[in-house]
Amino acid sequence: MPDIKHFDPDAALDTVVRLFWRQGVAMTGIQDVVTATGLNRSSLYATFGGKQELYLAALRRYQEQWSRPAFRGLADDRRGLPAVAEFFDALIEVRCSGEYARWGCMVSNAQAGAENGDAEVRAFLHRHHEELRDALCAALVRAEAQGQLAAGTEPGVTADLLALLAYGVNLRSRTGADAGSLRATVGAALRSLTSRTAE
Amino acid sequence: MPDIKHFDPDAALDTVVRLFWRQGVAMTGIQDVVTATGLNRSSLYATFGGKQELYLAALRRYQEQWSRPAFRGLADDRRGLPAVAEFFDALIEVRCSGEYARWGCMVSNAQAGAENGDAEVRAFLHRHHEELRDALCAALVRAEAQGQLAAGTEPGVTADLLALLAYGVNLRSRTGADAGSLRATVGAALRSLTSRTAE
DNA sequence: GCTATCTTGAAACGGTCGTTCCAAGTACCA
DNA sequence: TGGTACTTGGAACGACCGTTTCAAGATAGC
Repeated sequence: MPDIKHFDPDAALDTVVRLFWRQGVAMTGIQDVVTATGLNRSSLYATFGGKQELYLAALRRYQEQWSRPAFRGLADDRRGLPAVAEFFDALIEVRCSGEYARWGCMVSNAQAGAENGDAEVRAFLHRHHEELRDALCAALVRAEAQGQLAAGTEPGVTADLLALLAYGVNLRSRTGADAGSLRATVGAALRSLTSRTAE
Repeated sequence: MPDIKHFDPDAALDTVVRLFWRQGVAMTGIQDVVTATGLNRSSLYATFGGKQELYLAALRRYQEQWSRPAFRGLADDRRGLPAVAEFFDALIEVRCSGEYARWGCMVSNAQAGAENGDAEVRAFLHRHHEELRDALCAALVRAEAQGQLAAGTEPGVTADLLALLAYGVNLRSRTGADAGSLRATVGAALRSLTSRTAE
């Protein structure tokens, strides 16, 4: 017998993701959320709970919508190093041009912010890092099997290295690093992993 | 004929650096500053100006006290790659243990936060990045001259690469990455730059 | 169409934000 | 020692924070 929602929670959450992504959680007030989504405080709190829960929901949505597809594409690609190169190309493209240019990565931003004080946020960040690392590792294992890696290049530790590199790209892109420079840097990194005989 | 300050502005600024470094500017209120430094609002505003100016002063102080010495040590070291390795070792040490463990880097944190909206902050971040890059480049040029680098490894682009890596270390350390894992990752990166014949 | 149950709008909550103001205090110079 | 330029303590400012509350509105089953 109840009334039903007069709005689409998913669309609202997408709007919230953009807010937190661009401005960070500390600089985004509930009033900003109310204004951007068009719905009022009652509906907000009834649907998502308080600000911290809303932020966590936004983080998870960001992961589902942005990280996970990229990770899956990387892990499922059978080409080895070219898959890694394509992953970074797409990353730099999103970070430096289009609607989300200079927004950085919402997850990387969360790592630097004080929002990582929350235990649930920290757990999320830990899981997210592992997923990135695992996807990179899967691609690197394939690269190794195809003889694309220089001798002594272990997929595991190299995946960690490339993950750190991705974080660096995310950070620098938010400050306005240009795509060309980032591409050159990532290209040099991948080349340094390459087996010379395979070139 | 005036009265003189009843406190040490330098010591107060050091305390403020710690606050902004650990909690970020958005999560740190003026009340926190007042409590931590022990001085009152009047003295604060008379000495440093408003919050944004205080934050900028803290950023510059952090750079002078932490970044610059490390950069100078790196750029002045004549050993080449060992200097780079030592730079990263010291970085990881500070980031993962002691008083500042899990605080990350105040400058890297600023890159991710919304505080980079301010034009002066952005200019500061740009300069800081160039100083890091230049110091790394100087060490890499020496490494190249001594035949420590693999063929085709350009000091310039490699400096960019290692700078991104340092940002990654800063970010991950704030979330609680352990020193051993970071050291292994950085070690692998440096090994991938090494000329095989020099080993 | 009545009622039960949820949603919605809007006002209001206490608290904290960054900042300002002013009276009282204090050290230097004449 | 008096005057003066500055510092200091502390109250107060309006604005905004995240959150709660509640009456009015809306829907589905009876």
